[in-house]
Amino acid sequence: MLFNSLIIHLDCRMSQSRCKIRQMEKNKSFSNQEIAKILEKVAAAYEILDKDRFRIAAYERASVSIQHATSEVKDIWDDDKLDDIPGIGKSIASYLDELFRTGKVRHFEELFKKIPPSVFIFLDIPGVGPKTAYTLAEKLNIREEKNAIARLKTAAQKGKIEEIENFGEKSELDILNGISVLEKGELKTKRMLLFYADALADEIIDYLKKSNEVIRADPLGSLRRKVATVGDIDISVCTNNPQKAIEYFLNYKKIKEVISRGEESLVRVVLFSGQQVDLRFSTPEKYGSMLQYFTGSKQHNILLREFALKKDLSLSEYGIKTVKNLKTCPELVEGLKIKNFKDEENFYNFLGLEWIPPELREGTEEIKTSLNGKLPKLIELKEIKGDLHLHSNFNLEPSHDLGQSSVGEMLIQAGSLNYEYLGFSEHNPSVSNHSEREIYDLIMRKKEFIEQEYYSTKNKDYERGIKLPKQVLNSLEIDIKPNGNLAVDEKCLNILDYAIASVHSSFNQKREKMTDRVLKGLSHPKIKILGHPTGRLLLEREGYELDWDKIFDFCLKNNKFLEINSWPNRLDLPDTKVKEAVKYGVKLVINSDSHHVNQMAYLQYGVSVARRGWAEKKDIINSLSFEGLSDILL
DNA sequence: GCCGTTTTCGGCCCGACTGTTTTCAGTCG
Ligand SMILES: Nc1nc2c(ncn2[C@H]2C[C@H](O)[C@@H](COP(=O)(O)OP(=O)(O)OP(=O)(O)O)O2)c(=O)[nH]1
Ligand SMILES: [Mg+2]
Ligand SMILES: [Mg+2]
Ligand SMILES: [Zn+2]
Repeated sequence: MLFNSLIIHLDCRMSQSRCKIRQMEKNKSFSNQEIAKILEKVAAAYEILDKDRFRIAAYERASVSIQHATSEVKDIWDDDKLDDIPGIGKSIASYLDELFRTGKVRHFEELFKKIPPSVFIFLDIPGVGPKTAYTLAEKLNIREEKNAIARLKTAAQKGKIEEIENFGEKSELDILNGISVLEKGELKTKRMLLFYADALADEIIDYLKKSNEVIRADPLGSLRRKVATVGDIDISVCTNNPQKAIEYFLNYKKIKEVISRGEESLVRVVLFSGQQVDLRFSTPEKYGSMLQYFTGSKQHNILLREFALKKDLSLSEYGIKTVKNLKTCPELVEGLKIKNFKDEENFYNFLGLEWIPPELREGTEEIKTSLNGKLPKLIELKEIKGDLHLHSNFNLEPSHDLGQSSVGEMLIQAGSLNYEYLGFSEHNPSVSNHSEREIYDLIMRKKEFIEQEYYSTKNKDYERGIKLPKQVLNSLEIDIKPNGNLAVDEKCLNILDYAIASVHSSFNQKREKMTDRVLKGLSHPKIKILGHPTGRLLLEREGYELDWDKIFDFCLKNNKFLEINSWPNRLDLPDTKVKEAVKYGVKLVINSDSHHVNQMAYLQYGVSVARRGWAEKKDIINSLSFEGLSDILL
């Protein structure tokens, strides 16, 4: 039920904003995704040419690193800080410099001349890597990009592929299947919202737990790290009888196709709904190392394994062993070939590290920080004392969407969440349809309505036993107009306890203009919070550009707070920006932006974003008691 | 090609599975 209400809501939001996408794509020379793609192509080309595997890995790492970069690489280049990006050194930095200055990299162009363009198209087919792609292009003489996939498909249908050396009937079929997956857009690269993936994983885990063979089953990979979007569903299964557990899982009715199946370790399937599911099986005595491995991230694992190697230890999902029979670790040399770990904490401790929360395992500086015993004590959901961004169904006649639940319903829900305070911040009345006087009246009526509702809800007999929040705040989410003006006037602002300002239009303004607009919008003393600060919609559109140094600086000096909006397709401020804000000392507020009581619990996703941004209790203002909060908010 | 509170040279994670192979390369996680 939770699920449906959100999906319906997402749908209606998406249709509203779809027309904006095209406008947003313009005016950038090279996006991070485009640069990442180029580096990926370089890695593939080197692989085909049998170059040094470490150089290939370096390009792959650089590519991933840019995909995850906190800012536009172009801006980082402008600031002369390319070297700060992990995995980017002197050499790649100079190539990127050339790219931004001239629009191309001669060295790469030369390299690509050696590879038929069709190869890079074939790489999109699952199961087809650089070597296979190159062989196909050469042997079938399909070199052009144009119609490459269609021509490959025809060749396969004619049985031309199995004639190639080292190919056969099965690999030909695999390629045809791969093409069909590609055509249907069911690729792993097509990611899903964390919220959606959670629900999917829960269903599978419920099914698994019904088996007597299954002791535990856990969502891992990006799901456990709480990444905003998730590529596939990774689940580990703890069992004493892997064979039986595998058999049991294969009876799950939503499986469309088994891609890979091992004896007792792994099953990989595709569901009818198109998502890939990876299961790893492990026994209780070594389940800890499986949790560690399968949680990732890949880069975290690599760095952790390199860290261990310096101590002559080798890590895997099976445990820890010595590289040589060295005396560095007596425990391992004495008869034991590999040391088992029931839980993860001991696995990290054995390496001399504090246990690292999954949200931090992105291969940045978490290992070093853990080694120094300096890991942050991350904010937790139970520390959240209130929600400051809710849309009730009180009709303020806005031009954006109305909430679906009443003030009373939301108050009761807030009580059951143990909140101390709640802030109602509906969209402002539409400017085009109302006079200033009408806008004022509407806002005034809402203020009175909230107060009445609060007391009447409190007094209702059937609500006895439910503890309502102690404080209800009257707020608004106010549009920042393209010129930076607010959509309500001074008089209205003065009725409010505090207000949120958000950008809901003209997303394609240039960085400087947008920054000025936002700062102007924030400048009124009643405006305390910048709502969904980047305006991104996950899987749909990038956010607008802002000069973050200016924004952070302004917030710090003027007592303004950046929202972490928990709405599942926003998660905005994004985790990487949260990390920067925290470092800067800017305080944040985690809000649900609920339009329905069922959505109030989604605030947990905002908490996950905060945690991924290394935020502690002190960084989050709605972890304060009301007294503390009122000092800075009211 | 990247990287460095014991290194600016000499290291670089480790394993499952598949198909086509008589012993393993390629792809993926
Ligand atoms: N050691 C090691 N572990 C890996 C590697 N690739 C993947 N893993 C581990 C860590 C990953 O988090 C986990 C699951 O792999 P996935 O490809 O599903 O990645 P992840 O779930 O992190 O991201 P995703 O949202 O699926 O794209 O497996 C690798 O190359 N080496
Ligand atoms: Mg995954
Ligand atoms: Mg996976
Ligand atoms: Zn909004």
